Amino acid sequence: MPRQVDHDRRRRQIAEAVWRLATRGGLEDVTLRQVAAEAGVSARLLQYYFGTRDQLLLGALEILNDDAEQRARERLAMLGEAPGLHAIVRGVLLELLPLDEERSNRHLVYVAYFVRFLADPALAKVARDAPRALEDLVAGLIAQGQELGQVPRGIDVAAEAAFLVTGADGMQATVLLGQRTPEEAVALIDHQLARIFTATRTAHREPPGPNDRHRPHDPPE
Amino acid sequence: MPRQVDHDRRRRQIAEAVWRLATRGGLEDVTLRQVAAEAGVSARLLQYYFGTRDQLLLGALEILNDDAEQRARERLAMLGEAPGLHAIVRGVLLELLPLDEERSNRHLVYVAYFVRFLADPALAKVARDAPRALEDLVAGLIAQGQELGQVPRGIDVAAEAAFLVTGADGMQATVLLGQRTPEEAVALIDHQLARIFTATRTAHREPPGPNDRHRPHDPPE
DNA sequence: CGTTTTATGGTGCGATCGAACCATAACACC
DNA sequence: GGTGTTATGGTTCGATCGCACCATAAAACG
Repeated sequence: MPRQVDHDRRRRQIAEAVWRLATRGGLEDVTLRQVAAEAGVSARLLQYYFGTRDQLLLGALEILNDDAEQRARERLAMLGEAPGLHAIVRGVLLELLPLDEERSNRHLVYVAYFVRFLADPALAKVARDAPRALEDLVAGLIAQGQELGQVPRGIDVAAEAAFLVTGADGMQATVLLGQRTPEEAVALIDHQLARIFTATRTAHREPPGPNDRHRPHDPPE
Repeated sequence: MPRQVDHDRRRRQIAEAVWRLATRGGLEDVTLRQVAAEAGVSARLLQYYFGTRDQLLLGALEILNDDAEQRARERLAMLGEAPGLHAIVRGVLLELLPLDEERSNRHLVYVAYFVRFLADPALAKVARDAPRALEDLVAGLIAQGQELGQVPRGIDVAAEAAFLVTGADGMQATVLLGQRTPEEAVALIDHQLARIFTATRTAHREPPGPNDRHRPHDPPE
C-alpha cells in the first residue's frame, strides 16, 4: 500500500464540505463540483472515496450520525461524576437543541435530508434508529427517577418521555428560524422537567448555573 | 381581455404540482420541466404565471399557506357550535399533525423549503408568522380556560402553550418517518391536554379513532 | 372585420450536472 | 530498481437545467 493516507480523515473532510453546503442551500446545492471546491479537492476524489452522488450523501450522513453520538457522549460525560437523573435527562434533551453552531448545522443537515428519508430506504435506516433510542433512554431515566422518589408515581413515563423528546425536537425549527431564542427554548425544557422531577436529590435543578454550563452561546444574528 | 381564464385556478394547479414534486424528492426535483409535466402544461406556462423558478417556489408556498389557513378554519368550524376550549385547542394542535395526506404533504413541503427559509428573506417572511400566531392563539385559549375554571391557576400558560405547539410540531417528523403512528401522536397530545384541562365542561375529550388513548406505543417494526 | 391584448406552445442557448474515462505521481514491496 | 497498487488530477460526454426568445391561437373591443 503506497502513499498511505488517512482515509477516514479525507472522508470526514469531504463529508464536512457536504454538510456546509447542505446547511447553506439544501441538497440541491450539494453538487459534486461544489463539494469538491468546498473541500478543496478535485471532483475525482469524491468519486474515489464515495462513488456516486447518492453514496456520497449517504456516507456524509453516516459520518454525521457517528459524530453526533460521540459528541453527545462527551457532553454527558462532562456533567460530572454523579450528575443526577434530572441533569442527565436535561443533558440529553439539550443535545437536541441548536445551542451552538455544530448542533444547529446538524439539525439543518437532517432537515435537508428529510424528504429523502421517506423515499430512500438506505437513508431511512440511518435516520430511523436514533430518535427511538433517545425516547427509550429518557423513559428509562424517568422510571429510575420514580424508583428513587424524584418523580411522582402518577405520571405516565412513556408518554412524558416521548413528549419531551418530541418537544425538544420541535423546538429546533423555531429556534433556527429565530422565532425563539435558545434561552427561551432551554427555559421551556426546564419548565417541563421541573414538573416531572419534583424532587431532585443532588440539586441540579438550576438553569444556567454560575459556572458556564450551557452558557448562553454566542450571538444569534 | 380575451380568452378569459381563471388565473388563480391555473396557479393553484401549477402550485400543486410543485408540492407533489417537493414532497416526493425535495426541491431539487422541482425543476421547471418536471413541474410542467406534473401539472400537464407546457414549461412556458410556468414562466408566464410565476416568472423565474425562485418566484415559482415562493408563489407555491404562499398558496400552500393560504390553503392551510383556510383548511384549519374549516376544520375548526366543523367542531360544532359550542366546542369548548379543550376541543378547540385540541383541534388547533391536531391541525399540525400529519393525520391525512393533505397535512402530511403540507409538512413535507415545509421541510423541503426549510433550509431556504434561513437564506431567502422573502421565503422567511412567509414562514415566520404562522407558528408564533398559533402559540398565542393556544395561550389565549388556555388562559380563557383558567378564567372558566377548566384549567388550574398554577400552570404557566405561555410555557405550556409553547410546549404544546412545539411538541405537536415535533411529532410531525416522527409520524412521517413511521416511528410513531398517528394514533399514538394524538394520544400523546391528549395526554398533555388532559393534564392541563383538568375539568372540561362540554365533554369533548375523546379522540376520533377507537378509544385506545395513549396506549404505551410498541415498536412498530 | 380588423386590431390588440391575453394565453399558450415550441425551440434554442449557454451553463452545469453526474459520471465515466484517461493519465500519472507517489509509495510499498520484492 | 523495477513493479504493481494506491491515490490524485484533468477531461469529456450526454443529459438536463433555467430561461429567453419566437410564433400563434383565441377572444374582447373598435
